[in-house]
Amino acid sequence: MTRPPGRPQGRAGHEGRRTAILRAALEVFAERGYQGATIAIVAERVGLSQQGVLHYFPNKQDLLANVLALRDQNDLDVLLATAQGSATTLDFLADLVERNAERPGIVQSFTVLAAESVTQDHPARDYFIDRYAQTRRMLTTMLERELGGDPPRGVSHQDAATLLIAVLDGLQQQWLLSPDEVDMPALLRTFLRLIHPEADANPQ
Amino acid sequence: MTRPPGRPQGRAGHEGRRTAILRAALEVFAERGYQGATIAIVAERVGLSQQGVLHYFPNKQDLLANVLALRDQNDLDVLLATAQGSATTLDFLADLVERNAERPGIVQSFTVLAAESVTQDHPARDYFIDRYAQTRRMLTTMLERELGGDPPRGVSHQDAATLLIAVLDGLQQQWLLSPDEVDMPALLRTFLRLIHPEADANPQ
DNA sequence: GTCTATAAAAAGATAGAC
DNA sequence: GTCTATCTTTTTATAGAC
Repeated sequence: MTRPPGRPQGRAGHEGRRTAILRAALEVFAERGYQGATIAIVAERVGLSQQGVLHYFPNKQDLLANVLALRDQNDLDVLLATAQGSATTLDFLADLVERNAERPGIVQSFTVLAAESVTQDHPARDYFIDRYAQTRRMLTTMLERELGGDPPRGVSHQDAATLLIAVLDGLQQQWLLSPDEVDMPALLRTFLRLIHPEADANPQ
Repeated sequence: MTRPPGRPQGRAGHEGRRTAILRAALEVFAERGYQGATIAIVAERVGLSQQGVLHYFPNKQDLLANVLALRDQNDLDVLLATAQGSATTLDFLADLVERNAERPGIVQSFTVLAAESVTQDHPARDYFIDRYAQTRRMLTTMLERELGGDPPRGVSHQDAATLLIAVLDGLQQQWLLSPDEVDMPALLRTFLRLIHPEADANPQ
């Protein structure tokens, strides 16, 4: 029962708790948005009182900020794992959406928080502005490297990147409301064929 | 001061007030979302007390329902007015986005409420499910009539419609956060060229 | 039709015991 | 580290005066 020197049990327990709280918070934000979420509901999910949660995160905004940071961390992991098995950038995107179609909670948290962030004084506004700008830059670079000098169908790489993100977001919105009517992965592949017909992303 | 029989002054005033309240409510929902909006803020905008508003709409949900109904009414007006001057369906869409780029408030109300509607028990959930389904059907029909039997670039008319709506929504999200970086009308035209290269929507 | 007063509930946050 | 108790504010909604 004595704590090993290099990694004190208290710390590990502390960090574990924090992560558990953040995971629960992401879930609750997905279900109810940031405004609709309450600290008490998050607390209940992890078996704590409201004040138990406030011990780890001083207030609701701080909780959201840390949820978004964790999301970035997870996204990076998923991105790298997915990129491993994908031959091309377009394949990678198709795989990513395939994966997302199995994680409605994650998708919903993103969709709801991103849209909410455009409202007045929303605490995640700057986060999403930066995140979209960064994603546009990253995808632009990936498309440039992949598709070489000539833009696909006369569409600049940057415009293709912006449109790609728009399609991803927009399909998620429709899919969340009508999962049976909107085949998100198939529709993304259709769009990918539009911007680059030759290198078809192989379905499954 | 006696009321004319056919159209009592009280009625007219009553309806005018209602409309003024609904317009203010749409504004507030755009700025803060449904959850973040309060009846008191809406009341302030129209120079009434909170209870003044509740005299016209019994509760917050009813207010939202009527805002959405008004939106449908306005949309129909704008749609018809825009369709007048547009030669083709794709032209019409380009014009519509051009118009929307001048009305950030309207766009924001739609984006925020639509995303919020995917959350648990949201009062506008069914409205948006129906609305998206209806819009998909309408656009599909328009594309079929317009582009004839052969689907554009091998993409079915229905898939093209779904993707079109996705692009519209997704571009709005990015444009609302970074209006200077995202040229929404130009990007929509680029997408329209992708699905139908021959009939280019003329810029401006 | 509009207001004041007020009830009733919800939610964020602090203080302090254990 | 976690809880109970409590404060404070906000917000929806009702009751009733004018």
